[in-house]
Amino acid sequence: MPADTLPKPRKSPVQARSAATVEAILQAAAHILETEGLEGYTTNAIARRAGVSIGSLYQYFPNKDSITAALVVEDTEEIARRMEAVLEDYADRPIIDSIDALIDVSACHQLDRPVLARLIDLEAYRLGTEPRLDAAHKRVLGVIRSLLKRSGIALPFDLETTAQDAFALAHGITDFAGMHGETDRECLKARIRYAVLSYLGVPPS
Amino acid sequence: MPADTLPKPRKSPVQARSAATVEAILQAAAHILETEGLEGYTTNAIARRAGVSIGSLYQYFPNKDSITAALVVEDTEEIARRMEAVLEDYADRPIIDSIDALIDVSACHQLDRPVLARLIDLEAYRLGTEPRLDAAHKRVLGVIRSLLKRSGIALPFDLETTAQDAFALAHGITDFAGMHGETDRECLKARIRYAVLSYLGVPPS
DNA sequence: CTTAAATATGAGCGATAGCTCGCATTAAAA
DNA sequence: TTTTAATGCGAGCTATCGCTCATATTTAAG
Repeated sequence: MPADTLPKPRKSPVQARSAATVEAILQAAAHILETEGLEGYTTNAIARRAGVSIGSLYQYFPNKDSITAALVVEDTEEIARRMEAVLEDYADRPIIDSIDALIDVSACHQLDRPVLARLIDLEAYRLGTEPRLDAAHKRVLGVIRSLLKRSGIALPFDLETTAQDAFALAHGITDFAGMHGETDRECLKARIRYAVLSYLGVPPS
Repeated sequence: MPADTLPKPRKSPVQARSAATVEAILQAAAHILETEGLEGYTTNAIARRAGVSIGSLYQYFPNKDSITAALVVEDTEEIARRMEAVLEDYADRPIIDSIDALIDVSACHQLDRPVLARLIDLEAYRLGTEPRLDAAHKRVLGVIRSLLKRSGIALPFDLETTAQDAFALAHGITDFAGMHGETDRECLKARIRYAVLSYLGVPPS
């Protein structure tokens, strides 16, 4: 009865060069996933792209899924980090500025690499519940909840639901646009802004 | 220089039993995709589940992608059909009723089989431009455009953009909810309704 | 009934995936 | 310098994938 959780890495990098190897592998994995899709996303392809032997790859990742998991966690934690930074940096500025900044973080991340973002979302689901990933997701929604609470806006539903739906609707608009090749970020951000503010009952200025 | 398009089926079913075989294969494919994900989605698994030999499968589908393509097209065309039916059946009733009915069609479809719906979306993108699929997608957005035009509502952006974003934001909310195991359809539809009506500047009643 | 077309079968082929393992190389420790 | 640990390597194993093809069975046509 093997554990259902992801195995731990064989080794943790202790020297500088192995840390670089791990980083190269993750970057290569993202690149392959983005350009070749799930079909071309093979461990051999990742190792080749990273300029590393397949043996080295398996010294730091016990299996293929663990590479994907690392990718997903890194990505999500970066978003969480950036959103939390907005929450802090904009603490004493008008709420509307914070909302704009959050939209900027979210939309830019997703528009930068739309295909990758979508596949990462999918893999995150497939890999199931992983503590670090769950935590990062909670942080993202937590930022939105904090902002909504602080704003004093009269919410259409309970805090949790409103935060979720506001995030999801923005995500939906961005995803559709990104997957259809839209590149005009300012235009898109204006549309998301309009949708979010309408949803929150704040007259878009 | 082989064609970049999907190959045509080897044979078209002419007798009743072969039509049943094709149907069984498509149903099995949907079931495998839904329950096993892309990893378990193999032609042998599909054939086994369909109660059909692997040889029979390849008599009607030239390759694996053609099965997926058929699945995607069937699914999308069904949505388009249902939405067009709403447009027609509700022609002389208040706009708000049509909107509700469209939300019902879209949300129910996606909530019925959330995982399948998501994977079908993904595969639709991977399979690229396919005439029948593009047409079906255009029909879906066309329904929304017609409705918006007929409604006389003052739109926040141009017709095309507004239709797209309204669809995408509803889709985003449903997707998030569906992937997180929400099952209360009425609650969800109310939330989508609120988001869409807010977006359109119609005071939600 | 005979014949031909349509349909069904599944062992197995070639390709490739994930991954191992014995060994070479490099860097740090003694 | 010598020793030991860390890192890197890649041929190749096993499993499984998509798919073919020679053959058997069922149905419709004559």
